This record gives sequence, structure tokens and C-alpha cells, in this order.
Amino acid sequence: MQIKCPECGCDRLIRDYAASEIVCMACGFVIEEKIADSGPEWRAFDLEQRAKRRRVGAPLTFTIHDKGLSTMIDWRNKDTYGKNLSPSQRAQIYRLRKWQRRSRVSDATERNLAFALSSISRVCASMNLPRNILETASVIYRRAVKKRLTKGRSILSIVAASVYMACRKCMVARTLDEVTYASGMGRTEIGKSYRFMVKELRIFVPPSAPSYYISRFTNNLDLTSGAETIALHIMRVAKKMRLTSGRAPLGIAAGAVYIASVIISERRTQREVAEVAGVTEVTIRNRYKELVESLDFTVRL
DNA sequence: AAGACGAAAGTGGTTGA
DNA sequence: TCAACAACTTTCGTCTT
Repeated sequence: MQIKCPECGCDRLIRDYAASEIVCMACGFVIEEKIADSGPEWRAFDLEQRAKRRRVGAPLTFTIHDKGLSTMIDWRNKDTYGKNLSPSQRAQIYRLRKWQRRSRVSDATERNLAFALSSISRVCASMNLPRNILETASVIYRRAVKKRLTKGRSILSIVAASVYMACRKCMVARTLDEVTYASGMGRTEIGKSYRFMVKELRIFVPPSAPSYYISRFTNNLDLTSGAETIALHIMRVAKKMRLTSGRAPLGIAAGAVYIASVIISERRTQREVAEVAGVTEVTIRNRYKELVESLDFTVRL
């Protein structure tokens, strides 16, 4: 059965067994799917067979500037046994190194790409993001470079925007503030780059629904799972009543979580909820007042 | 004493001429 | 490009538990 990309509908997918996921070659969407087979495809009965049948090479990845296909040539003039090379071998290695230098990271674009991709890895690592986000962000960045969107913008702001966009695309709830913190860039600048990229790359980004944040908030507040259920229910009803339009998703999610904590009598202070949600108490108060007013339930305080 | 509440002024981003 | 605007924040005084 042929799998199609849910994003663009094409079937140009590559499998990355190491990360057990499938990446769309056309739009870069990383399909989160567990691929069963990550080992050799043949059984090996002895060492010789094992050596013959083992598949070689690291999996293709977008996170290294040359997709991991390069060969590294050591700078030392030693062979694998640590012996010095003969003069003729040395001359050969010298020529190889020269051409490798020229062909790989010699021009500025490649160097920038290498720098950007390592930055993406760093940001993702410090945010504890799963690998598919890293891959998606890398693909987004490559596309941005290809369309020359990096002109006049700092590489790091595009990097941060790519990571943020990857989170949104893969429905991983991370706020712009968290990306701002991890990347060390200005919030506004990242936001600008992000909006610019959404427009220019025509990448479909699902609108961030408040419900994505709820499980994170309830977890961070050490609430039992009942709170999450109730908060999600509140969100559903609120959405039906068109209470969510025009409001910041974060504020609504925070309000819903606050109400839920009160309902299941595991009350958290507005201050605590505000802390994990990254909004102020005032915003929580406003949202929660609106929610309580319009939703037809009573909150016993 | 801590938390909740609300008014008022300030801030950053969007929109529309 | 600029002003109006909505949403949100900051600050602070007051009330409630």
C-alpha cells in the first residue's frame, strides 16, 4: 500500500529508520509513524554473512548541511593504524582534502547552512523537542534559504522561526516565548520572521488551538487527569459558543485550566496558573470570568 | 498574610486608509 | 506610513478568606 503525504498528497516519501518516521520530500512534512523494521533485513548466521548483509551508511537526515552524505578526511597524516603515510600518499590526501574543502563548506551559503542547522539542533535540544521537530525545522529552514528569505534577516531569527513553525506544524504546543528563551533572540524579531515565512513559503500551519496547551498546563501544575478532561470540555463548549475567536489561545487555555482546578477542588492560585501559561493573572481573571458567565455552569469557590 | 479582584495607564502588534 | 484599535500587561489599591 502506498502511503501519501497528508500535507501535500504526493507520494515522494523517504523513510528514516533510525528515527522511525517518514519524511515527505516535497513539502518536508514529517509523518509520525512507527516503522517496525529498523534492523538488518536478513538473518545472519555467522560473522561473514552478517558483514555482507548488514546495510551500511547512516540514515539520510536533513539536519546536517549535506544531509549526512559527506566523508570526513582526517587532518592528521596517519593511516587507520596510526602509522605515518608515505610522501606520495600524503600528497594524495592533501589533494583530496583540498577538493573536499572546495566542494563542501567552501562557499558562504554552505557555511551558513551548516551553522544554521547546528543552531536548530541546539535550540531543539535545549527545548527537549522530539526528533521529528528537528527534522521538520531543518526542512523548513532549507526551503527558506532556497527562496532567499534569509536576505536581510539574521540567520538565528530564521532558525528560531523555523523551530517555532515546526512545533506548530507538528502540533507540539510550544509558545513563542519558549522558543525566544531557547534561542536567545528577540521575541518580536522571531515573530516577524515567522509571519514572513508563513506568507512566503505558503506552508499550511494549523491555527494553534487552546486545547494543545491544556495537557501541558495540567501536567506542570501537578493536577490529576480529571482536570485535563474538564478543561478540554470547557474548551469544546467555549468554542461552540464562539468565545474563542479573537482571544489569545494561551489565555483561554489558562482560564479553562484554572476553572478545572477549582471544579475538581485541586485549586491552584491564579498566580500559579499564570506562571506556567506565561500570561498574567489579570488575563486569567478576564477569561475565566467570561467563561463562567457564558457557560452554563456554576463554580463553587 | 496571601490570594483574588478590578481600575487605569502602558505596551506591542494588527488593520485600514 | 500613520493613527486607531483590540488584546494583553503592569501597577496598585481594596476586598476576601
